Amino acid sequence: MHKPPTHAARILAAADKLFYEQGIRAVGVDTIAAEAGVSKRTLYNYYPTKDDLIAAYLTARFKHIEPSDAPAREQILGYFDRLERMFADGGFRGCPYVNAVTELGDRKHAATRIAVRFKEQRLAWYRTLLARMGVKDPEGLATQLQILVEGAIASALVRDDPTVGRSARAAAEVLIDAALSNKKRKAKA
Amino acid sequence: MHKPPTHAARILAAADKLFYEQGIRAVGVDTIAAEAGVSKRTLYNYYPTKDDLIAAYLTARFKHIEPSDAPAREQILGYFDRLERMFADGGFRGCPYVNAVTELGDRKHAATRIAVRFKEQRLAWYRTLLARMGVKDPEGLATQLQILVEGAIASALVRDDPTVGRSARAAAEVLIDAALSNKKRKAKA
DNA sequence: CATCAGGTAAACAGATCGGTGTACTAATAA
DNA sequence: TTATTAGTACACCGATCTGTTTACCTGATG
Repeated sequence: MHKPPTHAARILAAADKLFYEQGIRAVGVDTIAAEAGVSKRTLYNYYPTKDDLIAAYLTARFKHIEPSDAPAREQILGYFDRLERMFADGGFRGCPYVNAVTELGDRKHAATRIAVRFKEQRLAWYRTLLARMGVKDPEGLATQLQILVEGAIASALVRDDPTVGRSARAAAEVLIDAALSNKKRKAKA
Repeated sequence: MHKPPTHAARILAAADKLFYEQGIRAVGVDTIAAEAGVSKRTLYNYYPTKDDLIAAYLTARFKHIEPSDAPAREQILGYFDRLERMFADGGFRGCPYVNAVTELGDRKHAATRIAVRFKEQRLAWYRTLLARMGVKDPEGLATQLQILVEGAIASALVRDDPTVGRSARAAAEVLIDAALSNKKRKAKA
C-alpha cells in the first residue's frame, strides 16, 4: 500500500535534492516548487520562508545514530567505510551541514545551529564508543576522529577522489591503536 | 616610500575581504566596487566578469610554500600551529578554496581548478618533507596530513573553536611517529 | 591649445530573487 | 445545495543581480 507522498513531503524531497546538488543560495524557491510539482503558493503555505525550508531540509537529513552492541572499533571503522561508499556514489557534494554553514555564514541562522548540533551528536557517538573501548582520553580522540571525517569529506570533494576515505580510515586505525597501546603501557606502569 | 595602490589592487583587496568574509555568492559586484572606492565601470574594465574576479581572488590568495632547510617534522607541526592561530584570529571563515568549490559547485569553473591546484601544491609540500624524513609511504601520509588540515579547518568553522588545531597537531604527531617507528622496525628486521 | 586615455556618476537592461495578492477550480462536509 | 477548504495559475511587488550605456570630467601629453 503506497500512500501518495503529501505535498509537504514532495516539497521537502525537491528541496533536499536541489539544495544538496546545487547549493542553498544557488537554488530559488520557484525552482523547488516546480521540481515538487506544486504551486509556489502551496510551498509558502507549508514553509513560510526560504529559511524555514532550509532548516527543514537539514533537519530531515539529521540521521541519529546510536552506539550498537557491535565491537566499538568495528563500528567506528565501518563508519569510514560508509563514508568512502558515499564519496564513490555519483553526486557527492560534501557535508550538507558544513556546506550550509559556509553558504549562510551566519552563526545565528537556524540552519547553522542545526549543523552544530549534528556535529555534536556525531562527536558524542565517537566518545561513547571510545570510552567503552577504554581509551585514556575519549573526548580528545573523538575530536580527532571527527577531524578525520571532516577532512576526508573536504578532500574527497576538492580532489574528486573517493579513495581518501581509505586513507582516513587507516589514519583512524593508527590513532585508535596508539590510544589503546598507550592505555596498556600506562596500566603496566 | 608608499606607492599608492593601483585601482586593480584596491578592487582585488575589496573582493578578497568581501568574498572571504561573506561568501562569493553573497557579495555583489556593486558592493565590491563601492568597497574599493571605484566606479563599477572601472571594475569591469579590469575584471570583465565576476568569474574573472573570483579567479583573481583565489589566485591572489595562492601562497606558494617551499620546503625550507629547517627540520621537516618541525615545519609540518609548525604548519598546524599557524593553522590554530588562524582559527583564533577573529573572522576565520574556513578555507577559501574549499568554500569556492562548494559555493560554485562547478568542476569546470576556473576557480575550482585553482582550488584543486592549490591543494595539490600543499600535498606536494607534505610529500617532499616526509620523503626527506624517510617515512615509508610519503604519498599516503601526506594525504593523511592534508585530511587532518582540512578536517581541522571544517571543525574549527562549525564548532567555532580554535583548539581543534591542537587536536589535529597531536594526531599528526602520532601518525608521523608511527610512520617513523614503522620504518625503524622494518630496518631492524 | 587640443587631444585623448581613463576615470566618474547614474541610468538602464533583462533576469532572478523571496514573497504576495487575486481569481478560479475541485473536492469535501454540513 | 451551499459553504469551506486546499489547491492551481499567474500576475505582481520591490529588491537585487550581472553587465552595459551614456554623458561628463580631469589631468597628462603632443
